[in-house]
Amino acid sequence: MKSNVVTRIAPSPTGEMHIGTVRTALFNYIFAKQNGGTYFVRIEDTDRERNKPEWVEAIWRDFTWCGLEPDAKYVQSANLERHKELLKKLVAEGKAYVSREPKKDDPSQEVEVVRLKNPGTTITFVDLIRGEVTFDTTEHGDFVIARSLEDPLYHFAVVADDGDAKVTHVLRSEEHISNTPRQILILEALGFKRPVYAHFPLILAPDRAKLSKRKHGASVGNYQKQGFVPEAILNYVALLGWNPGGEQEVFTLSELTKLFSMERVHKGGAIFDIQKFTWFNFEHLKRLSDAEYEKRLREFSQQDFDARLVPLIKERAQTLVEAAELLKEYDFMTSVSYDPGLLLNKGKTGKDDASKHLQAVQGLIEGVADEDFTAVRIKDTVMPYAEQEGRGAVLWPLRVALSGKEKSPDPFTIAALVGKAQALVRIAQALKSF
RNA sequence: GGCCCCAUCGUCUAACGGUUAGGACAUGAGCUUUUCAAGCUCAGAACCGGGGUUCGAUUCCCCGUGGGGUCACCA
Repeated sequence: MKSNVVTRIAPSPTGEMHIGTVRTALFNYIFAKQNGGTYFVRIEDTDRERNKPEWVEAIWRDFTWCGLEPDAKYVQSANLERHKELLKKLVAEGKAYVSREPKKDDPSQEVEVVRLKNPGTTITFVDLIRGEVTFDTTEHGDFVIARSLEDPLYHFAVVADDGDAKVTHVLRSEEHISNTPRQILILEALGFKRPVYAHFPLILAPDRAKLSKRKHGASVGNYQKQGFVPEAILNYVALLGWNPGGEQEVFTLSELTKLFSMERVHKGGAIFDIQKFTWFNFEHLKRLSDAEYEKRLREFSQQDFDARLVPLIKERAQTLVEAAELLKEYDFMTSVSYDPGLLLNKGKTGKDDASKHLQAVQGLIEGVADEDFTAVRIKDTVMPYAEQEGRGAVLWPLRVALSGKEKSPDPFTIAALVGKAQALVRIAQALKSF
């Protein structure tokens, strides 16, 4: 059953989607879902000079990528005719007037602007997060609501659109709290029903200033490039200014949708911590199935790889960028080449010892049945010998023989991965290089 | 500057008058398949200040201080 709850997120297309926009969108999405209502996206493109059409497409894409697909979406400029109609109505009713005055940034020119007749009242509105908030609106005077009868400004367009769309809950970030009384003034002149407001605390940069796309790279696209997954973005931003109270921190979107409550939203701003964000990313990456992980890594890295590498990479890469780097590093699936010095742990292990241990291990591995050639089995077979002779002395040359690398997963895992025959080939090859 | 909002470890936060102020990230130490990670164990780390209210304040009230937002013919 559909309720009458309608929420919306209204980003402006002045660049890539801000990470704060994602959080606001998420809360709007969740709030609508919890109340059986609808949530839509409206792109605020009324400033024709600053907005670029290519960003509009990018924003739609980001919403989809994040998993916050709206019930409806449109651009504000599509409603221009309706805005003009409403503007004229206001003037006709004497609630606004056209004024000829010198242009602000160029006083030599005279322009026509539309001003709202401000009754100069004190406005008190209910904010779901802060309670009652009161402003004296006299300081705004008869403020400008349109550049001309043909060209409405932001506050007017927002109110007109929200009114027409029957938005019941305006959930947005705190920077708009001071704008709210002006919008209420316009709304009352227009005769629309007042929505309920809620202003979320800001997401801050480490220097406590508003987190910015330009200065801090805080855009969805940027984090996507850095190898973050949408699950982690949603989870992390949700916890910036809100938390469900328990000690669990890793949540899926559907869990967040179940748990979210406006009462638990904070009032103070929260600093965006890339390290904790990265940890969330790691947690969500680990929770992906191997198949899903493989799919995403292929898409992200644009390179082919052996799918058997997935479990190894999954347990160490915190981002897809790191995963792609490991992919390049883990090239031991098909063949290896040795640096004899590395085989001897750069001289720390004696040649005779290394050779002796490798031969011993060779024999042990030969003894493991083909059908039993698992990492656990190999480990059980080799470890007693390694314990006896010294783990490092035995395991280091073995690992290098199998991987060809200074850094790699443990030797048993690699042996199991490449198979018995190949493992033995590599050990023999290493033996010959002494 | 006016107006508005806010204030617990470095960071995100729990606590809704009585707790050794809890958790997570990060940091440090140790253990582990002498590598790289992961994992595990442990450690250090906070109630902005001052007044009230109260038997008792991190918690409620006031003031101060600090931080932030906003004051466009941008959104």
